Amino acid sequence: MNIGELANLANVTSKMVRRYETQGIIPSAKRSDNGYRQYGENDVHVLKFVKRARELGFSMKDVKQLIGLWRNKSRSSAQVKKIAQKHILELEVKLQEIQAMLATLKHLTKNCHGDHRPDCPIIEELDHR
Amino acid sequence: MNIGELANLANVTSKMVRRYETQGIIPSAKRSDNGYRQYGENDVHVLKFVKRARELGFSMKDVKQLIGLWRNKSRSSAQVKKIAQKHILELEVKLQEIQAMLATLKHLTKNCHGDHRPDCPIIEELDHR
DNA sequence: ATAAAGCCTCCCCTTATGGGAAGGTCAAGG
DNA sequence: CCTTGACCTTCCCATAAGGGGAGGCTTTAT
Repeated sequence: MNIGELANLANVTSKMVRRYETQGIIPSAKRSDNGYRQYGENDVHVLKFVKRARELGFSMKDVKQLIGLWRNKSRSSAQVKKIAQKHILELEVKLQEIQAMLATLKHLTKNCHGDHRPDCPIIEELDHR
Repeated sequence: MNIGELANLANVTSKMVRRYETQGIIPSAKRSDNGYRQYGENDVHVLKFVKRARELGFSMKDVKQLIGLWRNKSRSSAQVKKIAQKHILELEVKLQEIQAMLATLKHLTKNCHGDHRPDCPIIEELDHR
C-alpha cells in the first residue's frame, strides 16, 4: 500500500510517517518503480505502536527506545519500566506546575469583578510584588 | 542602565529582553552613543510584570494584551478576566490530558515486574489493541 | 597596552507537526 | 488522446520561547 493508506489505517498523517522515517523511528520503506514508498500490514502495526506511545506523552526519543525494546525479545522489563518511570516523573512535575498556576489564577479570577471598572486583582498581582 | 543590569534586576536574561523588544512586548529601548540599549527603573517594573505573567503560564500574546490593559487606565476588569479565564480553560485541558496519561502509566508501571524477564504490561499495552 | 567583560546583530538549534510550493505519477472520463 | 484530480515526491518555512555561539565593537580594569 502507499503512504496515504498506511497513514489512514494508523490514524496519523503522511507527513508524520515520512518524518518518523527520517528520524529513524521506523525503518526506511522500500520504494516501487515510481518512487512511492511501499508498506505492508506490519507497518500499520508499528505505526499504531508509535501513535499510542505518543498518546501517552512519550517523546520521540523514548518511542525510539521503546520500539527497540519491543522488537528485542531478550529485553528486560526493567528497561521498559525505567523509561516509563522517568516519563512519569516528568509528567508529575508538569502536573504540579499547572496545578500551581491554576490555583493562583482561579483565586485571582474569582475575586475579579469582571465588570466595566478597571480595578482587577489579576493585574494587581502581576503589577505588585 | 545597560541590558545586563536590567536583566539581573528582573531575573531574566539579556536575550529575553532583546526578544521581548523585537516581539513588541516591551517598547524599543533608547540607545546611547555606543549603540547600547539604555533602561531605567520603570523598565525593571515592566519586565517583572512580564516575568510573573509568564510564570502563570500566559503566552506571549496574552502578556502583550495584559500589558496593554495594565497601562490602559480606562480598561475594564472584564477584559482582563476574559483573558485569564481562557487561559484557565486551556490549562485545565492540559491538566486532564496529563492526569489521564499518568493514570494509565502508573497502572501499567505498577504491574510491570521490572526484572530481567521480557514480559511487560507497558509494551503489551502499546503493542496490543 | 592588553585582557576581560559586556554589548551589538545574525544565524542555527530545540519539539513535533503543519502548510505549501514545484514537480512527477496514475486512473477515470470526455 | 488529453485533461483533471488525487496521489506521491522533496524541500523550505513557520510555530513557542528561548539557548548557544560566532564575529565584531566598546568599555573597564590591570
